[in-house]
Amino acid sequence: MPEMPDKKARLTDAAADLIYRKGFAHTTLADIAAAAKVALGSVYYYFKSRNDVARAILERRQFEIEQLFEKIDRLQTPRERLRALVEVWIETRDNDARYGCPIGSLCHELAKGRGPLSGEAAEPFKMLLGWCEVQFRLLGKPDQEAVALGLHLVAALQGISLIANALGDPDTILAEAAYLGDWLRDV
Amino acid sequence: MPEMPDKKARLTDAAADLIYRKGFAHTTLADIAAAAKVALGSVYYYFKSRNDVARAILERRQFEIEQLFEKIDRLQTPRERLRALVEVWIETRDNDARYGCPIGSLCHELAKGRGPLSGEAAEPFKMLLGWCEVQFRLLGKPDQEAVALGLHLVAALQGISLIANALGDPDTILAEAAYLGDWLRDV
DNA sequence: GTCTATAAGGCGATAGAC
DNA sequence: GTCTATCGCCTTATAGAC
Repeated sequence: MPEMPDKKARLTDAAADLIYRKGFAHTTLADIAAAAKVALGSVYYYFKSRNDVARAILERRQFEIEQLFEKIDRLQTPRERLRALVEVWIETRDNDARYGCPIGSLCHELAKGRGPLSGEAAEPFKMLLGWCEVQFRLLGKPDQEAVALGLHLVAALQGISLIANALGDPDTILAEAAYLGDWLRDV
Repeated sequence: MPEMPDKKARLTDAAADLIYRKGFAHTTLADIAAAAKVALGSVYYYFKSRNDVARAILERRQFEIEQLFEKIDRLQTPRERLRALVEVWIETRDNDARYGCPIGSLCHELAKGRGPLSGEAAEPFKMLLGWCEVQFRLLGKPDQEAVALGLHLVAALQGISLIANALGDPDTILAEAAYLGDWLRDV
């Protein structure tokens, strides 16, 4: 992450955590300021507006995805890399069941209704889809099929996070991850 | 739907439509009252509170799902019935891309953060999952696998609605539906 | 039953002292 | 840069006339 004043970092940390757990709509600037131990008025020294806070978190999610890819891309084969992506969902299944997918829930909330942030909100999904597409192409799939397979994988991961969250049951993620693991073996 | 005073029906119609398009968080009681051409104060004659409106819409979605199953269940084979479910997503893809899945987006918003409505919010998903499970069992799948297959199908449909909405692109639904169609042929 | 008017509280955003 | 104080608006919910 680019250098950041300590206080801005604290605010962004607090905002990311609160918005993940309570949703953007139910997180107030006062909540964020209190959690970061900063006065309410000071928030506006670092952020132009409430939407600007959302933008900062969106950028953070993108950075986290880049970091993940950097790590996973060291694996030898595209199949191993795709498996590693599925394993991330297994590792985070308890949080996903409680609060939803950190990427999907935010994108969903900000894209809805074609608000002012809907453009940026799609970016994390585009990254995920683009990366998966590359892996499937490296597996020898023709262009169009690689897109379809990437779409299917990301949809499955996002959908199972949604279901797990609605049901409050992390085991559904375990079941779907097992399914996707088998699928990746044969695809 | 059970009998309902004309005015309550108008309010529920307006609320369902507005909440679908703008989300629950961004829909006010004044919006709903105006759209239904009812005075703001009158809303409280038919609904105890704002959350009570959400509950009514949740019940309506459940009713719509029941109606859909009633219609689809007339098809001869479980495979045809599962295909018919996927076709619903094809038919509604333009609206899904604009506003998200009417079931998924509402459940997501109400389940998030374990709010007071998270219990009821899971119900539509349970109906979808239960029905799919039955179809796969009728296809001869053992119990545990039938659950996993239902989970996979519903996750794929919910996930692709989410992606289509974030990207604003109904064609992603078309692509995933084609994939699921092939999958249902072979499964 | 249906309306208007308003109470009560919360929130984003700004002003201005230090 | 950081704070406290507050403005102005919006929203849920209620009171009370008709």
